[in-house]
Amino acid sequence: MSYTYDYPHPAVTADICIFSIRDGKLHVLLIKRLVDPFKDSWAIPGGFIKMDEDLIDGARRELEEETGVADVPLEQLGAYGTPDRDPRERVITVAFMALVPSDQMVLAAATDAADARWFDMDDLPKLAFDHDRILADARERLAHKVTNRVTETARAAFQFLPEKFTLAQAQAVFETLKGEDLDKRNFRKWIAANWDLVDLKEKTTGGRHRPAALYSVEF
Amino acid sequence: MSYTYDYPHPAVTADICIFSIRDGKLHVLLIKRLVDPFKDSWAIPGGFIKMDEDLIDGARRELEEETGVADVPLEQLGAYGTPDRDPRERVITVAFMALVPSDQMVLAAATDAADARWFDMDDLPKLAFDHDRILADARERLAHKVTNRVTETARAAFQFLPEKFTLAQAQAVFETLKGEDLDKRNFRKWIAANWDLVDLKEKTTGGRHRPAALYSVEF
DNA sequence: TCAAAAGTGTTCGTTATACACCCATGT
DNA sequence: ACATGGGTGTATAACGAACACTTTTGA
Repeated sequence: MSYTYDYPHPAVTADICIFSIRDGKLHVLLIKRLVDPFKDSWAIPGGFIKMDEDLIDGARRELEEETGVADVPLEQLGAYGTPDRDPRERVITVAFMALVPSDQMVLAAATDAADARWFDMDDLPKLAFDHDRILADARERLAHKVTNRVTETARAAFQFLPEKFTLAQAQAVFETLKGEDLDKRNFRKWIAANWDLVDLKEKTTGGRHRPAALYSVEF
Repeated sequence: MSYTYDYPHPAVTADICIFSIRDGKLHVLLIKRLVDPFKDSWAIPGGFIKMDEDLIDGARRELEEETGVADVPLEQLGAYGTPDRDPRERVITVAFMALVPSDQMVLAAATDAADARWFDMDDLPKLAFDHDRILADARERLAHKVTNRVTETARAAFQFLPEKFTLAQAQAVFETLKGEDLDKRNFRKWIAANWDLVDLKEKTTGGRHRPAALYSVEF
């Protein structure tokens, strides 16, 4: 089967930057490419948009096919279309991003990719195509969104915390997402002012030091 | 000549929202479509990306071909790709926007469009495709960009002012761009704090009322 | 003298940022 | 006792928003 047009058409892909916190550090989900070009290179997951699906649906589908990750709230980052960004043919990609918890997430043994793994953002491999640029843009956007307003993205930050958490744990999560250290007192004022924290009147136990108060959050 | 692929490809277009102020009101540049679908409908200018040009270059080219408008600093708005947004075939569009002065601008008698005209944003015709949505998104973004930071877009606002202008004139421009009235004193504080105004020590003459001080701006 | 636009300061609330010491616990 | 992380308050600066009266000119 082949498809013929009167004018040349570019291919259109969706690429997805999936961020998570693992081991206290910001990670991104990458796949190992199964085919050329950049076969065996690492890349952000993505693939060709089908003709009857919306961009965001294509992104979701590709993400699930390549990594097993489903049900994530994607946000569009923008379109990238430098003419030679793909050596095969003209490929324009629409980039999306999301922030998801990764702990109980099962990375599919990759039907459409040779491998799928979480990478520390501070220890990235060389990436295929212009995915380093896309990822850098996504990283920047993430840092802005996490604290600047109480958005979906910011809410996702709490998914990295257990049901009952200490304020120090919460601060560590936000520091990781923003990529910078925060002042303890200012952070506590901020989180109390912007989120509905419930003081559980419980303390941590088993720590080596002073027990910390436990909180939960309501949205 | 025809082009054949192993799997279906969407077409990719660039569409451009060009804003200007005319007669004190926010206008947008629209073209009358020459061909079906939506032949004779008004639409935001745009067209198919060529295979060897970057998205933004394609946007610039289409804009010039359809309206004669050149040399505008475009900013990407995002990609729109609902499957049935174009009845012919699958078309994904990347939207751009810009704010430009329109007074001495010559609208080409449209090589690629039946007509090109400025429309008052408060008196728009029915638009082709999903251009009403794209335009609404662009309008919203414009309002935010104009005052929130001292960006390229904000700087463009001064192009709607003569070399020597009064603060009332400047306020009118920013009110038009934001789409809301501003407080006179607050506006004067803001413009003085954020822009390098030069007090020309001149006054308007010939007005029916109290003369106003004239300023120029330096960037 | 009147109509019309020009011009001018202060207050308040919110937000971001900087900064230092005592407390409770386990070892 | 000490090491370690938990916990707390104040001061300042910047910003945005609200708000009313006097001045200057032409008609």
